[in-house]
Amino acid sequence: MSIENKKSAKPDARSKLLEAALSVIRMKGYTATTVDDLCKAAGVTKGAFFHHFSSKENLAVAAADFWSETTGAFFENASFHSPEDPLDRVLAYLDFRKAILQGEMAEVTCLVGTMVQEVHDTSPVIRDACNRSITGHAGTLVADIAEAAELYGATLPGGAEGLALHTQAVIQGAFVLAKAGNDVRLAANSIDHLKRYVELLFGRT
Amino acid sequence: MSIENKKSAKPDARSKLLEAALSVIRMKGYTATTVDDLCKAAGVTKGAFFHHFSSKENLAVAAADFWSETTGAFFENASFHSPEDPLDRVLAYLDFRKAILQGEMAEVTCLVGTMVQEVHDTSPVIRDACNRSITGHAGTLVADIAEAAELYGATLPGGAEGLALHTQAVIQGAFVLAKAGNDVRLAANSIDHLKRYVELLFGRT
DNA sequence: GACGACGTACCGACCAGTTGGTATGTACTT
DNA sequence: AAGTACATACCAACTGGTCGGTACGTCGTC
Repeated sequence: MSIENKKSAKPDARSKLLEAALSVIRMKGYTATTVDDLCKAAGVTKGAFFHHFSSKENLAVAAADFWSETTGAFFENASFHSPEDPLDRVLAYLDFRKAILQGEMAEVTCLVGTMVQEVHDTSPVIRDACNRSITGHAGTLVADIAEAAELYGATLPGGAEGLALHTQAVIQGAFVLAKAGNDVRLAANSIDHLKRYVELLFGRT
Repeated sequence: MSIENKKSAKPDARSKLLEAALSVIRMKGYTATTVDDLCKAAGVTKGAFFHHFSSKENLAVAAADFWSETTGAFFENASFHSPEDPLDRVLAYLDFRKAILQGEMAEVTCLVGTMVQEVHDTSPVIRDACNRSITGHAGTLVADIAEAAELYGATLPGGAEGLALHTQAVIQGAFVLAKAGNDVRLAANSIDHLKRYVELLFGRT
């Protein structure tokens, strides 16, 4: 305690619940995850849960936002931003997405992609939170794609945004097939094809 | 009734429940769909439900198999098989997938893709049923893709199977983004990119 | 009259959310 | 410096309703 900063760095009930939500919901899905499940995983009581979140739905929205933050920081600090050539950065991003396809399914797949399929017409607030997360992450790719398009003189059908969203669709779809086949590595197939597509689009051999 | 054939053509409780499962589960997801929901949608009682299906999980497996049958027949009778050129058939398939992106979200999206994300590590039997459905549908594309690869002298990274599975991954991912953005037409973006990829792979302008 | 195809009524377990409380800090008053 | 008032963070026990599944009765057909 002694010298404690104003925010964060303290594993309080709220952040423990959010961490728990990421792993438990990714494993069991949103609906199948009970509030008690989350409390047990976080090591807190139900009272603490409803002190910090007004409802289970409210926690899901917070979890999606938390997911955006943590993954945002993760990708921001990753190494694929270093190449000078913007196209190389895009391809390095895809290599990175492929490289992190290791470990348990729940550690690899996407929280918001899983949730939004379940709740897309039962909970608009969760759906919107998931949409913000996906489009937000896609947005981090737009600048590099647009720069590469200009540099290589490539005309993109749906613009840089369209291609950025497509990369996310492919990755989400890769997770669906990986889950169906119960093997994380199955997702690599589609990322390989996506990389090939980008190379062909921009005229790389 | 009078002259009734041995199978089908009679809207009995079992098939009404399967039909109901397709629409209700696609809307609400598997876990959020209750047995009572299905009974109400099918217009039957709970007794009828458990007469035909030993459990909710058992119904989900049957629904996934039923989904394979109905979609299998739907695509088999579709018009995209007519072109002589196998590549044209593949591209016509993609055009067809794009053309049917109309109407309500639940009428457009994929039952097994939705279910498998939810239950992939809570119900192996449902997961396997979903996997059979997806890989089975992908299998119907392999022959055309392989034929096109030979005809156009294209070498496919992961073989014809790999590309066939990739098409399904893209379509599944397109549904995820469409649900997130709450607009069926958002799925068209990725199908456009996928078609472009296939054209580039096989050397079409 | 036996059997398959349902319907009705019900059960125990579980689930989201509530209630009422305790412990600790903090700001304001005197 | 001490006391008062209030807010925050959390806990344990409980509640009303829901869920998957069961028990058993009934109807129609062979």
